[in-house]
Order: sequence, then structure tokens, then C-alpha cells
Amino acid sequence: MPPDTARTRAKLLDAARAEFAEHGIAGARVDRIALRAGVNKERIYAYFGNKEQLFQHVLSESLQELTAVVTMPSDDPAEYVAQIYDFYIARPELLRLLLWEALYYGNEPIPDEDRRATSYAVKLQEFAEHLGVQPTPDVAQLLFSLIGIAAWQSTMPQMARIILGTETDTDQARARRREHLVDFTRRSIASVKQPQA
Amino acid sequence: MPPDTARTRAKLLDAARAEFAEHGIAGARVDRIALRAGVNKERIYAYFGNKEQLFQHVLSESLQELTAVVTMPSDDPAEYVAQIYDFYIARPELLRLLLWEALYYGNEPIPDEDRRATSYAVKLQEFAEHLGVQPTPDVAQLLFSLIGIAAWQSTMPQMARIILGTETDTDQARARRREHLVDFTRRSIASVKQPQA
DNA sequence: AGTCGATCCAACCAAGCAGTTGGCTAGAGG
DNA sequence: CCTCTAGCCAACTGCTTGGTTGGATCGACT
Repeated sequence: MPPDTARTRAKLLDAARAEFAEHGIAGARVDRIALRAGVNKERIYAYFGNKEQLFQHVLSESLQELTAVVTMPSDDPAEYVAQIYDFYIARPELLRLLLWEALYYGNEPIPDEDRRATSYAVKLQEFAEHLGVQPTPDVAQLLFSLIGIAAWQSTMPQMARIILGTETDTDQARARRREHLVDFTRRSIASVKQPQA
Repeated sequence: MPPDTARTRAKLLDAARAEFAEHGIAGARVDRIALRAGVNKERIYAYFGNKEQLFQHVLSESLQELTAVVTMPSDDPAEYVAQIYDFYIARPELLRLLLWEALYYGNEPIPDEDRRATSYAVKLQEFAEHLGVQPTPDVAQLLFSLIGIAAWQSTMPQMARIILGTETDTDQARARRREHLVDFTRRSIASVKQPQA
């Protein structure tokens, strides 16, 4: 129907994702988003309302992508953790968006928290199944911790550089960290399967 | 000598810490810092140069506090992890400052990265000693991961709420998470002491 | 060709912003 | 009592920012 309204929207979302990932909600500049997208600024307000709502759009789009890309492999939960690590290394924007969001909203509930909950509930269910146990609170604790260690290097690059050694962005260093994660995960999973070993 | 110049500085630093922890570097408002401190805005520029330099002052001050408060207990490294967890729960500002910094500088080196490195080197040394092993890269990997899980709940409150259940800010829920961390840490430490068990 | 509705955009606006300035105040030294 | 210096602050500046608006453009349908 319209010339390319869907395409304009997409271009804006892409530009907004890059801008928000880089500068956060407060630091992002609406003018810059419009410029990057090659689209007039006014379109942002026509399509998305305002800056914060645009951020929400970007975030929910990115979250869908994450859950689609990072799937739970049936054979090895440790590989799942490594996949999360790889994903955050390869595409840092999503984690950065989540972190900006976390800092922005703090302990206040985020918009559409309920909808996101169901997505994570599925992941937890899968995780428990692959472990051959019930999705108890303890399993949730474990899953949450494992996501944490997978994401921690991308979350705190300064600290990573300082503790792990200055060169953390070589293939070799990443492979070493990946191995550590797989190893670490295997052991902690074993201990959950046979509690109080 | 001067009426209370040191006091004025201190008031500014306190106000700045609160403001930066809440809003980050881009989101912080210099006017608001001055207002909170009950001090004229111009003093900030006289004492600290500009907004970003003020942030650095606040951060290094806070880091000194952390290293002073959270010490490595001689008997139990797992308790060290739990202490970190407790500290970040009780005083979320420091972690938030670190996160804002991480997002702001990304993969560029942060100011005075070298100085911070020595402080962490000490921690690593202590950690290795308490484990009765050499401070190898593997031990650094472990320490880094443990700091990650200790901080993860405060880093990602939204995700924590969703995965661990909506009530994460009760004493009970915190105690449960703390227990998980201690347990988790003990096991992973045991596995480092006896590798390839 | 002409009307209509939606899409688009250059120019605009008021508010908010980091950073500055010029003068006021108070206390120490004489 | 005067001077000099350092600390202080109200008011200002110039620029940036999120958000708006009035009209130009264009395709679809009659």
C-alpha cells in the first residue's frame, strides 16, 4: 500500500538499536538515530511515540532474536552456556541493551515483565528436562548463575581485562574462557544431579 | 585554613555518587548534584574539572571503599563470595557505578586501568593462597566467574525477578540465593583443588 | 483530472544542558 | 583598619535536545 512504510520502520529500528546499545537511553540522540537511518526524525514520533517507547520496541525485537538464536541443545547443557557466551561475544548489542534497561529501571518492574516471564519459563523447563530433574527453585538458581557467568565477561570488560589479563579479545583468550565455562558448568550440573555428592 | 573546603568537596562527592549511581554519566545532571549537595555548581568545575572527571573521582573513592570493606576471610573463600553478594545487595551504588563505567567505556581502556590492576592482583594472590594453589590463569578464571555470580542478581534485577520468582527482595529470598552461592562456590573450589576429579 | 488520505520532511520551538563569569564575602597578615 | 587571597555564588551564555508543525508529495480510487 504505502511506498515503503515497513522498510522505513525497519531502518529506524536498526539505527535505534545501534544507537541505544552504544549510548543507552539517556545518552542516545534522536537526531542521530534519524540520521543513521536516513529518515526524518518526525517519523520516530509518528511510529513509536517517543524515545523511551522506541527503546522498548528495540528491546523486545532483540529479545525475540535472542530466544530464537540461542536454543537449548538436547545433548549438552554445558554447550548451551557456551552458546550464550559466544552469542554475547559476537553480538554485544543485546546484552548492552539489557544492561541499560536494568540500570534505567533498577528495581521498578519493567514494561511487559509478564510477557518476558513466559519466555524464560520455557527455557527453565527445557533446562530442567535436559538435566532430568524437576524445575525446582534450586534449578532456577543454577540456571540464573550460569547465564551470569556466560555473560559476565561481556558485562564487565574492564574487570575481565584486569583479572584475566590484558588480552581478552583474542580468539585464543576467548577459547580459554569458553573452556573454563564448559568445564565449570559440567561440574556444577553434575553436583545438582547428585546433590550433596 | 579555609572555612570548610574539604567539607564542601565531601558533600559534592556524596551527592555525585548518588546521582551517578542512579542516572549514569550521560543521565546525571550537574545542576542536580549541586542542588543535592547544597553547594554551588561552579564548585564542581573548580574542584573536579568537569562531569566526567567528577565521575572518575567518585568511582575511585568507591572502589577504595569496596576493597577496604570486602576482605578475604582466611578460613573460607566461599564466605568471600557471599560477602561480595551481601555488599552489593546492601550498597548497590558501587556496582551500578561499575556498570555505568563498563557501558560508557566499552572496550576502550578506562582511565587509570593500571592502578586498578594492582588492587585486583592482590585479591587474586590472596584467593590463590587460601586455595593453596598458585595464582594461575585458571584460578583467575575461577575468581572472575565467582565475582560474576555474586554480582549477577544486583546486575540484572529484572532477569533475577523473572527467573528466580517475583519476590527477590525479601530476606528469605536473599538468604536462599546466598546459600546457593556458598554451595556453588564450595563445589567449584573443590574441583579446582583436585582438577579432573 | 481531481480528490482524498497517508507518508514524509525542513524548519521551528521551548526547555534543558554543561560550563563560565564577575563580583561578593570573610578571614589572615600586616 | 586596610589589603590581599581564596572560597563562594547568582546570573548568564551559547549550544543541544526532545518533540512539533504546516505544508509538500504521492499513490489509489473515482
